[in-house]
Amino acid sequence: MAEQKEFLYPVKWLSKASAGDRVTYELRMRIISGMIESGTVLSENKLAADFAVSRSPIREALKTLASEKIIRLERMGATVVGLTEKEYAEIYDVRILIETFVFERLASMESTELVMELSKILEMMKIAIKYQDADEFSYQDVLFHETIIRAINHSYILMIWDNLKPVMESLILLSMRSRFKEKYEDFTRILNNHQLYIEAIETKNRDLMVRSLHQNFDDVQEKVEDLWRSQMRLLKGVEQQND
Amino acid sequence: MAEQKEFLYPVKWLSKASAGDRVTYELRMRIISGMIESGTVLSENKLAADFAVSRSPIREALKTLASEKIIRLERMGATVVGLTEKEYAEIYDVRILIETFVFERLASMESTELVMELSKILEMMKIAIKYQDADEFSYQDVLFHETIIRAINHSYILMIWDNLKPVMESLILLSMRSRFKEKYEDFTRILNNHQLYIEAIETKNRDLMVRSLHQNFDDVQEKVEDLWRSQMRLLKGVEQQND
DNA sequence: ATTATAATACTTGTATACAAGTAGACTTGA
DNA sequence: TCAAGTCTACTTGTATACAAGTATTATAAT
Repeated sequence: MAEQKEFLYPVKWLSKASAGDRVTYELRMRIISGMIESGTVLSENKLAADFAVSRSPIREALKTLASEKIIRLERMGATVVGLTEKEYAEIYDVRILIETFVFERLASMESTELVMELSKILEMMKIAIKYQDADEFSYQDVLFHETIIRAINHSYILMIWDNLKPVMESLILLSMRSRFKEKYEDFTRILNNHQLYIEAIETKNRDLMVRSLHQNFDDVQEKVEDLWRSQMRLLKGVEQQND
Repeated sequence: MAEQKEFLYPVKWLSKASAGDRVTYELRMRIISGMIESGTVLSENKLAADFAVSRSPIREALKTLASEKIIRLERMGATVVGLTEKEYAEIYDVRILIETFVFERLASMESTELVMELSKILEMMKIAIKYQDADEFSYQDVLFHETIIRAINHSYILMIWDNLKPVMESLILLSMRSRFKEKYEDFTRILNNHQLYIEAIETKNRDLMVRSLHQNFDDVQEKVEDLWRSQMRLLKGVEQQND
């Protein structure tokens, strides 16, 4: 019934992915972008038909998305929860929470190697900007934060990140794409924030850490507002996926 | 091959559960109790045979346990990670992290209803002790903390809890069972800690909150050491599940 | 004996089939 | 008109089949 549009999630990132993963990533993007409206009830069979796969990969995807709290698995159908401003704020809370924790740990650790790696990623981000590659920029941005989190080698903090990451990634992707078109000047500021981040880790200056952390997150907050606007735009222009 | 032993997870808690859930809960208990050794490679087919179900519920279970970080899904077989002292400490970290956050939120909220509910649970815990029902006591203990966390109505903090809870529950179950046999006097102290917890929430006294929080967690820490000892005991006495 | 090749016994991911259960529409009887 | 029942079209969870891929072992050639 619903005609298959081009994918929202970068297809080249899914080259080696299973059908289950492909559905997971794409479905998540469609939900977070607002292309699939909040409140929609998803049917396994219908999704299987839409994505031209069997129910097995669909079920896998739904379970994953439910654990990320963007859908709710009910006795009959999966209801799309989506992200309202409340959820944006909550994601922000959790990011602050875990990155603060990570920073505390980093303060008492050798971090030369990490700083090196982060600098490399920052260079990559600059190149991505130069070539106006929003997706690549997003990838490096997410990688930047993941690299910091992984550095403390804490499997249960990583567990939290693993659950938050996909949603974050989708948000950042959508936000960066629209910013590349409309607010290109933002990127100098984003780069500065990340540079500050690195310096904070390098000097183990806790004050700078906290400051750069919040500065970065305030920026994220802005991203989120952007996204919200572009979602609204999308919602008006895009034909519904479900009926 | 491996003969099916009695279940470690309370069977009556699984009365309405699917085969997939049953496998998930039981497998988790066997891993956390040390009955399935760390490093063991689990085979979907073998597990399916052992639990007398098909691969579908087994895959579901393995995915869940992987997201909880107690197994690692690799290209060939799932490797049991289990919980070393490092992981115990990490779980402790995350509990402190989220419960501190929750407490901060609670301080600026109406909490009469919550206090009521917690008091009820505490009464239940007392009854469970009176009738020496370790499983029931564990259930109420977990419920106590979950009730506090749910009170702030924060879906991404709840997401963290959802991921941590099953492991916590297993740990508490195992710990309480051994304590009922060996360290019965502990329970007065546990009850006192919980009472303090409630008072902290009731009076919105942040100092008391922090104190009772840590006191409670220090107790958990002790539980964990207990568990460690009983695991070691188990490991010696119990025939391996895999070969 | 050692290396290359082939056979085997696994593995994962996906499709498909089916049983059991549930919601909503459609009678039917009062 | 409404209550009770029945039918139909869904739903979920599980079993099973199969293709494609990957380790491991066996076999053959040097």
